[in-house]
Amino acid sequence: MQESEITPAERRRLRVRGAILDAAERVFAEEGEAGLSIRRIADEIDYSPAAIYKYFNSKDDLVEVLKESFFGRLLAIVHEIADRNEPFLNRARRCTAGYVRVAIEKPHHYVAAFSGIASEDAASAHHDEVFDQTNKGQAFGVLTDMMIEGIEGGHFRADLDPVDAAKSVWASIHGLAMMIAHLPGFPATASMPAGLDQGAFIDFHADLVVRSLEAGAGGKT
Amino acid sequence: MQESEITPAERRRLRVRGAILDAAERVFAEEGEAGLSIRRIADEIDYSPAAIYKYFNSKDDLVEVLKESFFGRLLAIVHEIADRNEPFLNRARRCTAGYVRVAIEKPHHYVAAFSGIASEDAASAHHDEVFDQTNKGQAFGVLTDMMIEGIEGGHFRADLDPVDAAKSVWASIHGLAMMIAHLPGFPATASMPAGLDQGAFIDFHADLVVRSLEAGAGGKT
DNA sequence: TATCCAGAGTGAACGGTGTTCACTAAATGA
DNA sequence: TCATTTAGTGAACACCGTTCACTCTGGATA
Repeated sequence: MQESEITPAERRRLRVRGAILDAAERVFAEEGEAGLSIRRIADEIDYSPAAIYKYFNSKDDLVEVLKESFFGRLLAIVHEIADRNEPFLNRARRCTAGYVRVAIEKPHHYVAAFSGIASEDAASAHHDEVFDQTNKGQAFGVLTDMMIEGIEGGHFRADLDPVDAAKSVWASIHGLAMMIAHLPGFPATASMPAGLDQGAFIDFHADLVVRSLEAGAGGKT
Repeated sequence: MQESEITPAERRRLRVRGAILDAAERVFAEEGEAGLSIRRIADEIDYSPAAIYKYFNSKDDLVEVLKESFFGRLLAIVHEIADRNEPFLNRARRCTAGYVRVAIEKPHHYVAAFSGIASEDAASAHHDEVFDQTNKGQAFGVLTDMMIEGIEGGHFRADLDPVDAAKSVWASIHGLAMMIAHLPGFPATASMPAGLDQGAFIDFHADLVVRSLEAGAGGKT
């Protein structure tokens, strides 16, 4: 075992693997999972389709890498916003709005990251504590921490359970992200009454979501 | 032209068409669009694959019928709840919760109904006023009417735009529905901290969504 | 009744997909 | 130098949606 841990062969292998992922990323971003085929990737990097199976066990595995790396970027940005030095409620609003903005930068990625019904249940054959390592788990952790901060700081209702609140907030912003991912112009669809433009609407939605947690609002009947 | 408007031939045709849709519906509900193939349907009803093209122009057309009829049921139920004789805020909460409950009865249908990026833009080549005829359009109309009622009745903030509010509410409940459709046990995923069970969580989320619109809540900064 | 025809239904094919497998050829380690 | 690994290949398999030339039959018409 020498000074350098990495052999030329490994370096070559990594380069090819990278080329595969680059090509896949490019196609996926533009045409989504439907437009991405093994043969198409093979064409783009001048390899045979079978070659790709020396680097990935299946197309699903390959796509999984794309999804995870996208979710990693999403997480990093939300995390960065969450740590900024700002009044709490501003931070909360910026976080939720930021999540949506980053999510819809790559609609195909975002949609795919949540696709595959019951895939989470399948993945959670290896249970519990791995979740904290996964990107979705970390994103959820950031959100929960923010809920706790809000409740302890008196900004949010004291009777809220932070975990349930975090899940609800996530659902709400996930909904807007999905809506825009599927209907690219939302909320300004040609076939729906006009209103705020997309940017303003994202802020409006974020404001409502945060507002729903604030102390002093109405409540059951 | 005789008493009965419908000939035996037409009746036969309708019966076969129905059999195709039944078989498709059965497979689709269990395995989703991925598990549904023309050949599979043909097998189930003992016809050749080519026969199906005498009844539908494409697989997409066929699936479109399944999606639209599901969305029709969803709309009918939400409409029914919206018209009940109950205090406004209760109705509002029941509507939002009901939407989610019906949506997740057939997760594959619900997910598919929103799938196909930019399909709405493509469909809106025939513009504007057709939207009111479409099921999604009507669902949105119900929601907007409810916003107007809430604002005029003094239950919701007076400065809300009903159309924007309706879109935001829709996004929030759509998000929960999608979340559950993709992660069937949500919010009780094995890999997320436990909390309310699914039924209670849906009500909790509905309450928060409605609460975000109510007069008296916090607000910017 | 004999004839014709629209149309239901078919089998085979086309071009596409993910994936596998026996194979070559080149690089690596002894 | 020889043996072993391993990157890469081409052909094939089993599926997919879709099309097309074809047969056959039910019902209307001459």
